[in-house]
Amino acid sequence: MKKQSKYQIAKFALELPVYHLFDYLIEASDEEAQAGQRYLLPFISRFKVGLLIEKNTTSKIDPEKLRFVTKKLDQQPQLSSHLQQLAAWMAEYYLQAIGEVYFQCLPRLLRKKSSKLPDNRIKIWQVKEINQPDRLKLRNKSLKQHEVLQIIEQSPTGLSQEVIRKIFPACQTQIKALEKKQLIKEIIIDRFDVTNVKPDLYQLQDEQQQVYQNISKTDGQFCVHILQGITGSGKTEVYFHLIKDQIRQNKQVIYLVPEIGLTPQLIKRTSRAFGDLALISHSGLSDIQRYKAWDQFRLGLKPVLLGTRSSVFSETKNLGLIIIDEEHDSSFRQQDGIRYHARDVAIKRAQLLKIPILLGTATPSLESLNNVNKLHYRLHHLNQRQGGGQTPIIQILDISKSYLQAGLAAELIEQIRQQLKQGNQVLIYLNRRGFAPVVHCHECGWMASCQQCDAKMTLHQSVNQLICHHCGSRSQLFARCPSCNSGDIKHYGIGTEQLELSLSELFEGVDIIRIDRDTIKNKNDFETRLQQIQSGKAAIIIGTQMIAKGHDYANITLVAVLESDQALYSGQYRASERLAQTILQVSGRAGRANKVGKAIVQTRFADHPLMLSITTQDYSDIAQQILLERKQFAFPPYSRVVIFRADATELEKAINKLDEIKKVLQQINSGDRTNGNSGKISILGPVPAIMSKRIGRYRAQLSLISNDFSALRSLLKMALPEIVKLKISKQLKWQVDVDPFDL
DNA sequence: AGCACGCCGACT
DNA sequence: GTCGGCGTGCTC
Repeated sequence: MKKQSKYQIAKFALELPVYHLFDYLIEASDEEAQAGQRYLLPFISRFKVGLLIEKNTTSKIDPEKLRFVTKKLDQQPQLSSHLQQLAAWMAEYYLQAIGEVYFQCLPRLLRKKSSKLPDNRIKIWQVKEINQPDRLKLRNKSLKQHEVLQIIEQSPTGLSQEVIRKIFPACQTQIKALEKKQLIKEIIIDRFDVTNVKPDLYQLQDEQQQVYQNISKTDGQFCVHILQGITGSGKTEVYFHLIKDQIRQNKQVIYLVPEIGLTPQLIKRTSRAFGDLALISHSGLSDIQRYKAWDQFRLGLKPVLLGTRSSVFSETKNLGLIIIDEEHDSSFRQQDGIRYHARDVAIKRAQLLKIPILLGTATPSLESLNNVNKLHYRLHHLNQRQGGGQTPIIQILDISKSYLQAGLAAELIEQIRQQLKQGNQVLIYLNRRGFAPVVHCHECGWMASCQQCDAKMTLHQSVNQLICHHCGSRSQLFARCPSCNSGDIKHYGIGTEQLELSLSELFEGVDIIRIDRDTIKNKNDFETRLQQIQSGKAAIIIGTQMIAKGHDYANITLVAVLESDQALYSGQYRASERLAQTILQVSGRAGRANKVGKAIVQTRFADHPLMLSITTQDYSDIAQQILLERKQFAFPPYSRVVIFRADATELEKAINKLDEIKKVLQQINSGDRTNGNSGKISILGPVPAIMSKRIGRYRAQLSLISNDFSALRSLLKMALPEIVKLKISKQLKWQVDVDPFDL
């Protein structure tokens, strides 16, 4: 029997939603086996790719029952040891299925079992050495070979076959012959050419220079820097100078931006500064293109990688710095599949590699500011606008007693009129698309609500439909009430669609540009609109959160923020942080370049503390105030939260499942008095989630809150294996969410 | 996740 | 009597 031959036991990660590794046998003679290599493994009645995690180990399973690996897929590890460490940390920290976490770190092409991998190494030919007699002999006997040799000789560093082919199309035979004569040799380029790095950068101003120097000081050591710079203060330029320094030292930089931040503008700017030294990982890449970029970065052929969330897992040769722009942005948090926060993963990675990491934003997250308060992170400020522009004035406009026309107070309308008269642009931020958010019957009180969600349907008049913004379901709007047949159907509230219509009547002849998911179907649409705005013609721009970030609009002098009140009393613990961030981000769009800007925030609660403090423009003050509130209520970051979520076709099923989980947790929590855990961890719920019914499924949650994170972790570490063992039906889904975004 | 297995309804 | 529906459970 084959198992009597010499073997060793090895542990493999498989891309499966299970919390353990799988044990297989590999030949003892496979000396080359290394953690990080992929193997093809027999799995039930098929084959799967497995990643070798540990060799020469033992198994709890009877060796007779273990199977031999089928074959090795890689000669070299595909996952470096430090990324293996990072994945192991992630699986444990975020309580996610270990195999899925490991495979998340690999490009899609490497997750599948078949596919030949393109060779990305850059090979160049160099002349070895040649003496005069040989040269004469070559010129006389093989003129073409001599010609090719001369081409190669002209380059100081050597040339790749593709480049030679451009000068001498059919060069392959000559190259072969020259190689045979040992006149030329092929070498593999394993690093970018620093001599060619001449980034086209602007000179830093005093304040930027100071920040840049302070950050540079921590080169080569782990340090988290927060760069709090107001809109237009030139954060990107500071990033670029830091990147340039890394390149000069032959080091690499990962530069992460939020999904919405990876705009053609930023790509152009990065390419202009670093040319083809920068790899850009955008969503349009195919699996093969993505693999190529990944491989080039791993080989160290390019020093800069600009990408979104998932680029945090890029393999590197010599990483020197990680930059995260718009650090507070929620798109760094992956919500589906593996749950993680790219910012926190990046910080962990920087720590493992002992390199600095820079988090830049105008409005740092409260988690980060709390870490500054605790002296874990270093805070740097940029308070001056580049190009002399002034920070916009923020005015709180009390509308509690005002009559609104098209959702705007008379005073706001007047201000818009004035700006338009002066040839300026006005931006109106309204984070609600559609025509009206509420449709109801005046006669019987019927409301248009979604069949599949706990939500009201939004009226979209252009298509004469009611649309649910949560599940996308649509229904026709009838003239008569479906409940009482009355014709007295009314709509309430204002969305961007209605705002556009009303403003076009109010400001006849003025161009109105609406930017929301209904008017922007793709990136191209977005670009066209942005160019339209940048043309500078007087106009009104209406937009949802799509317009809040990272674009330069030179001619906007007035920004109006509508309908921000829901956030003040929403009960969501993060709402005020987000509102403050949004108002400052949006108002930052005003008055760039050489024009003074103003932002007007309409509110019915003008004396709310947040509204009062927002006029001071000082985000730090506002943030410290919100932090104080969080401290009083023991909300994160002053406590840590882990949420178990379940969803099923019936609410009861989801609740029952969470109850079972709760029992396990309680049992372990009360039994574990040795660690003194008992009582330190509150287990709340299970309760139906906010908007419990969504897309036809009912969601519930069970929250664990503690100010002792290590106690929380040890509880979960003990409980999770038991929870996994609980029987579940296929119709029920559950997940764990560590550091959830919303409670 | 995917696939096999198993236990009940409508078909040659 | 069987074909196949999908609900359940396991994978080294």
